[in-house]
Amino acid sequence: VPVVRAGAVRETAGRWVIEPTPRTRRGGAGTHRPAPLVVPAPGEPGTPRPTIEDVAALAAVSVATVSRALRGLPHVAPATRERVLEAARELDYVADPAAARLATGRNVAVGLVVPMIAHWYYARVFAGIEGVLAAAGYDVLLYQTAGPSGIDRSLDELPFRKRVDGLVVVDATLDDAALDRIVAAGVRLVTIGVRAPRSPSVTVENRRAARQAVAHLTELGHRRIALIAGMDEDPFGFSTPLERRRGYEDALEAAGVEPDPALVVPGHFTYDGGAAAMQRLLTLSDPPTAVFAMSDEMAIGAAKVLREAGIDVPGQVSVVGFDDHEVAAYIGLTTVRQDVLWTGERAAALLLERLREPSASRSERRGAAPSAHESVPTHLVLRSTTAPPPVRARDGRDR
Amino acid sequence: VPVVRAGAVRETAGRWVIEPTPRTRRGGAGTHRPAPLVVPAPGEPGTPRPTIEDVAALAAVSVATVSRALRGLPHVAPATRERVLEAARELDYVADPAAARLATGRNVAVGLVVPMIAHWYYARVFAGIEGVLAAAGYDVLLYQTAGPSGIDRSLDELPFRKRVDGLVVVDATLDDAALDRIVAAGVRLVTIGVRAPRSPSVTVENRRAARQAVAHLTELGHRRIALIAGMDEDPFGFSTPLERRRGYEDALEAAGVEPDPALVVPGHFTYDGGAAAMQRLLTLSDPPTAVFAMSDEMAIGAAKVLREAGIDVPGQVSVVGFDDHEVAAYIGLTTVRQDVLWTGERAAALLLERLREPSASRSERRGAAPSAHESVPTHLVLRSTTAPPPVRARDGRDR
DNA sequence: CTGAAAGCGCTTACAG
DNA sequence: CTGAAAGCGCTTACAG
Repeated sequence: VPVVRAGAVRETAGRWVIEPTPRTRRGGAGTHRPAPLVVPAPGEPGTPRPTIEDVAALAAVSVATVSRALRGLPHVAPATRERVLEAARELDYVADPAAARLATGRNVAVGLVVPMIAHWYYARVFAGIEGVLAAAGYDVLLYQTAGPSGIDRSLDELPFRKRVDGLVVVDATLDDAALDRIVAAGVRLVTIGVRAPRSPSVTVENRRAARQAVAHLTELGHRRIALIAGMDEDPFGFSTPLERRRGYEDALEAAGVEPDPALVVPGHFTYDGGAAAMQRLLTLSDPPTAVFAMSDEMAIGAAKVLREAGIDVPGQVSVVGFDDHEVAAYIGLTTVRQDVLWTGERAAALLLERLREPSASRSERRGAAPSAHESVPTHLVLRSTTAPPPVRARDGRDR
Repeated sequence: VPVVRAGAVRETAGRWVIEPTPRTRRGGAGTHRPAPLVVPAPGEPGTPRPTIEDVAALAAVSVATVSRALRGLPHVAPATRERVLEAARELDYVADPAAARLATGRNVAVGLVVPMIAHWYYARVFAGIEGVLAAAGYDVLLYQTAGPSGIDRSLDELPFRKRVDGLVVVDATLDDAALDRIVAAGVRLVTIGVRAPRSPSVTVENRRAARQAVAHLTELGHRRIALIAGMDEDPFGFSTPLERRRGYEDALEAAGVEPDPALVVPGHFTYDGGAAAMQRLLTLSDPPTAVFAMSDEMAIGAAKVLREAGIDVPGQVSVVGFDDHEVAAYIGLTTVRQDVLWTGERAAALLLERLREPSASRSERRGAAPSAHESVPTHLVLRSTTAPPPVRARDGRDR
């Protein structure tokens, strides 16, 4: 029996069989389980469209003049330009980007690589990037490395080669060889949430932000402060969780609190992961009086578990999140606000700069490339999920 | 003083000035107000990459043979094919899609048009679409019609012409002329949430789902049931809100309840809109005992207002949402679950079918094109925000 | 200011 | 099974 990975497409006798992505069961009712799709493999091109020759003929000029006129280049007589514009308008002409790309080598397109676009954070980053790049005339292609099907694709497998002039890579697994290949191919690179050796990057002030959030808890009197983190370990230099953990440790140290590894649990940046993490924390013989989660989703999941366990928030346990997700305000979650849209916009701006640079041959080969590392500021937003620990917890540890 | 629209890009002396998108104020602390970006206008292409000629030279065959071998076409001797593959591997060769496009007319790319990708629903739809299309070898370009800057772009302004073979348009403003132009250009079209005359579409069972949700409330005994809808009116045939409203009216009628226009208020599918709508409903002399919101975000916003007003949910007012957003489970929201990922996957499958069809000239010009309209099923998920109305409200109307 | 022509890197009949 | 050559629709020196 052949094993077909969910979400995969396989071709059989000229037809494509597309396995549906399995759905997580959530909530009460059963989940709709879709049947596999069977569709024909793709086919032929569309209807012919007017070309630059048609415009040239109609305007009674050469194609060279049309090209110049349409792109606003100098050395075109105003009357001629007007005639060309008129002809192009009449024919509803638009230049073929593929032909332009072939002639110039420029795609006027950039790629965005994220783990999964359905996630709140990545969707917002994308929105910010697309806004700026679209305004600058660029097309934006999206590549998910962790599709909903759970299949991870590495940067190397992504088919962006020759498709894009630049790439914004968010929180991706980056190895030096892959990066070198990308840069060698002339693709400009900007990263978010990770740092690449010779490319600009944008990150939020993770360490400072986390320190501030946890300091808020120590100032309230908490000593048993849990951290709901990302993965158990991250071998790929996705630095965000590491930095937030350092900030957490900074704050504990500043308050003279000995870190307890049992209080640090993975939450995988999901609602369910946050809930599971909280479950685990509640089984400890000496459970925390406060929890700092590295994302609002995880904090919401944790808060739900606390509520269901009949534990008062913030009376018995305080909760702090990270992001300032829209929902945070609605459930009164104390959290660290970061401007994700702005993160995307900054990355797009850095990429536009990078696209402007001459050829990679000069500065980059010499290793003299300017690599701007930008830090986006954050704010601690105090709401109603944090308060001093219960009295008994403050006296001894026999809560 | 020149007025610069936020989010806009203007060029001055070869540099681009990018105005930051204004941020909505939410929550407690102040909002970070970013300064405008100033970046150089974009520049030159990348480093040369190996071409098909290089591969041909290394494998000692013609470029025609390389082309055939690499694409798995027949009429290539096994030994030759192996040599070509080896050469391509050695050179790390990848064919230039632009050149291929020019020669074949096919882009092997599709566009996705959504109002704003940062929204939960659209991000998920995109994830579903990208998953299937990427597996089928297509690139996916994203176009936002309502960027975060609030500037609306119509389908006509979008630069997808000649860039893509197909288009998935979600909830967009569609006029017939624009559609005809798209189809005439040979771009295959599939819509989600709206229906176009001669193109396949995917929608959820909006009417039935809404009827079911509201029937749940009437069965509990509610008579004063409010509807938090989308816009005040929608001139563009974005049919989802209309159908959900019809389902609402169906349920009222089935229960013998006279509809009250004062109970129908716009919520714009946002948290804040839902909150504002609830505020407004509370000012009514005869406020509702139950609220059906067309999205979970709006329901969450409404629930927040109720909580802050000291009104018990579901003791005094019941709330039902739509979507089954991840957060819904965490706040115990009764809602209508729809499988958004599947919606995207179905649309992608329909588009792949459409891309397979011969030329538009035949079937479509004759108006005989098959236009599959698919309906994705939904489930009512009962949680803890619905209950019978308070006793006094059931007796008379003097709550 | 304008045009003729080469060239970008592929694919595809057409021969052999 | 393989190759020579035309052609896809642009852009860009180079002349004039």
